[in-house]
Amino acid sequence: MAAHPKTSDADIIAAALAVIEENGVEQLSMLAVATAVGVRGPSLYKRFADRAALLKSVETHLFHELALDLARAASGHGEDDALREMAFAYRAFAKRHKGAYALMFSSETAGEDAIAIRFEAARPVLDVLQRMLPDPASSLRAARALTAFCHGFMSMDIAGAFRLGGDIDEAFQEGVDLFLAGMIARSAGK
Amino acid sequence: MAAHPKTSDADIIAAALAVIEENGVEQLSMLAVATAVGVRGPSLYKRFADRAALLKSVETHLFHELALDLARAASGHGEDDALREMAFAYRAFAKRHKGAYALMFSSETAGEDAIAIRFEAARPVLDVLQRMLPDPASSLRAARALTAFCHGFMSMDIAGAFRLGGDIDEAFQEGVDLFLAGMIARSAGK
DNA sequence: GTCTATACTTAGATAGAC
DNA sequence: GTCTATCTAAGTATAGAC
Repeated sequence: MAAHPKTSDADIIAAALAVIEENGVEQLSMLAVATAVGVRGPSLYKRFADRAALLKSVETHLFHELALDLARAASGHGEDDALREMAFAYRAFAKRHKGAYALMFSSETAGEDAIAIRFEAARPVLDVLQRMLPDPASSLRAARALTAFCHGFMSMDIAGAFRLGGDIDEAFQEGVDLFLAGMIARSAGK
Repeated sequence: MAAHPKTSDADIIAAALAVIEENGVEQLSMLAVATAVGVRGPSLYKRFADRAALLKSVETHLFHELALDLARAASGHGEDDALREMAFAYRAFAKRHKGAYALMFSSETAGEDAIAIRFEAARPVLDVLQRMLPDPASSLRAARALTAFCHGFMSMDIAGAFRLGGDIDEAFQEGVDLFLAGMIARSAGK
């Protein structure tokens, strides 16, 4: 950042996120972001190599935010409650990012750091489950089940796939409770 | 279909599906579909009003196939096993349509018939759960939980989000079992 | 129903001045 | 670092002949 910085990487990422949130990922053009941030199109290429690089930065930003939300939600709670709180925090996060949420699971970005960033977000959940289930393999399986439910539910919720009436918040809560009840029942049975 | 039909609606839908399966939805162009089906680009517009109409037809086709798969998987099994079989059939369906699967939850299509087609696919699951849980509200919640898990798991699987090792098939099975164990535990506890 | 030809739009990306 | 100007490519969709 040498000469006359009219904007910053963080501003651009925030603007890109706002554009995605409003119009969806496929509507994200470099021009739209530039305009939103108060700069001409070509200027963005001094900071981000191309559209893909910008998208990747947005995705990383989102995973960091999620990791923070989850860690915060878990802290200060017992194991069961920590899982519940993280699930609700996840739901809140997805609702806050209706437009951009799909980007996080679109596999548009690969590479080593994509793995690391996902692991950072998954860590708080794994930590709690590893305290509940001593076997690392079974805690990993449980984490995958809970994560899959939360992601799937919010993905469907955002897509408007729940159209048969009923209370959606209650359905989410019930799903989390079913998962927890199943965990308790199965670890007792063994 | 009057003059010299070189192709058919069904052929075009199949070709479009193949293109999506190979390159993703965003890479689906009318030209690519036309070429794949052995026809020039503009000819498609005699059969499908525009790209959106074609995409919608592909989506409808997929939901029909899924509905059939699920109904077939459930038939001839007891309630628990029917749920298990449907979950595995769902997994197989998603694996068979790695590229196009995301389209079904992209909310690109709205409207009355989109609701109906989703309901048709959800019906076999709801049927079984309504036999297990007499209260319609709780069977709807249970269906949403199971569906969310299956969808979320496969969405993550296809996106390559499971990168911490371990057996993915076992993880899926474990998720279904957790769900069933939770259902039994909770209905016994009441 | 299919064709050729083409108009139109949009967006990614670069060159070179300041 | 930002600008103006511009190139390039791709893709949607239509017009009109056969």
